[in-house]
Amino acid sequence: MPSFADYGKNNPSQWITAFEGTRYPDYLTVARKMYEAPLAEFGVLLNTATDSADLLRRIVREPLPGRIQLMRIFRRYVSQKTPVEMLKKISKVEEVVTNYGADFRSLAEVRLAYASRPHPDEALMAVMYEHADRGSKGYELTARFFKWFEETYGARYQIDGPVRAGKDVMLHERLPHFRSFFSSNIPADIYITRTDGTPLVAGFARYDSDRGGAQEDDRTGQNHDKATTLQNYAARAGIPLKVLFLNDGPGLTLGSMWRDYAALEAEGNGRTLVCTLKMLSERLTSQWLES
DNA sequence: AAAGCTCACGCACGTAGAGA
DNA sequence: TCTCTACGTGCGTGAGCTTT
Repeated sequence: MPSFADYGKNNPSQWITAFEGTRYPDYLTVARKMYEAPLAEFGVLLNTATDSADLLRRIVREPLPGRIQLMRIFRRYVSQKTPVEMLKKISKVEEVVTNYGADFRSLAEVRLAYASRPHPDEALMAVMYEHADRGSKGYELTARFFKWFEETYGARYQIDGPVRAGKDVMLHERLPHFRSFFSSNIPADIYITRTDGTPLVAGFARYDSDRGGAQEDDRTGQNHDKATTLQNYAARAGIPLKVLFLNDGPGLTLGSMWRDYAALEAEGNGRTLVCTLKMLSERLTSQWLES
């Protein structure tokens, strides 16, 4: 079977699946649907509030999910330095006012700023939309993997893990006697067993849109550690467990990523597999699963 | 039961510096 | 000058636990 390194020798981008979002300016239509109402609501609250701390208190009383968007607007108009996580905590409102209130822009200024904008404010909606699909590409990757696996091997093997959002599979809770060898906790995205429960594959999924090298450098070491630990475990416990790295996205072709993953796979001596979605049918074979 | 809240996930984007 | 490594900040969503 060709190695992951071999796939990289000739136009690696043909093995990549690129998940595209909506492009500019098309997404302005979508953004408008999402943010027009909260932006107008912000204007209403702006008129009724007595000062900018009061504005925040009023926002906090709004129901979800609109409240989150109002807070995002508040953050941009009034207080850039208040972390979103703090704004989300309703019980911490007074704390936020105490800690950050001195730097809130005054209500008069915010009103002027708000009034100076066209309504609806497409610029702000576009800025807000930039973050709307955070994380979704990673979820898309695992979702497609699970679908493929169920269709291909669903009758013969058991697969577990969060299909999109959700908790990872904690390997130390699943792998027999893992704790007697290692103290580390290893969360996995994919866990495949025979129907009798014999562990076959621990898998880790990751999608890289961009900045392959820059984002990956810290993880290369972590991936290496996970693979080594799991291979050691499998050998000691006498279990046919293997390691899968499901990686995809254009970022994979940037920098040293491909080489790093090729090296990771090579170190596994056949017991570590690095795959993109497009490689699955020829690489994630039943022969490998049972090896 | 509903609302509040925390946590896991991991993408987007910026600068600095070394080396080719 | 360009590429790559290294480091860092910003951010929203959904699951599911906790509190009311």
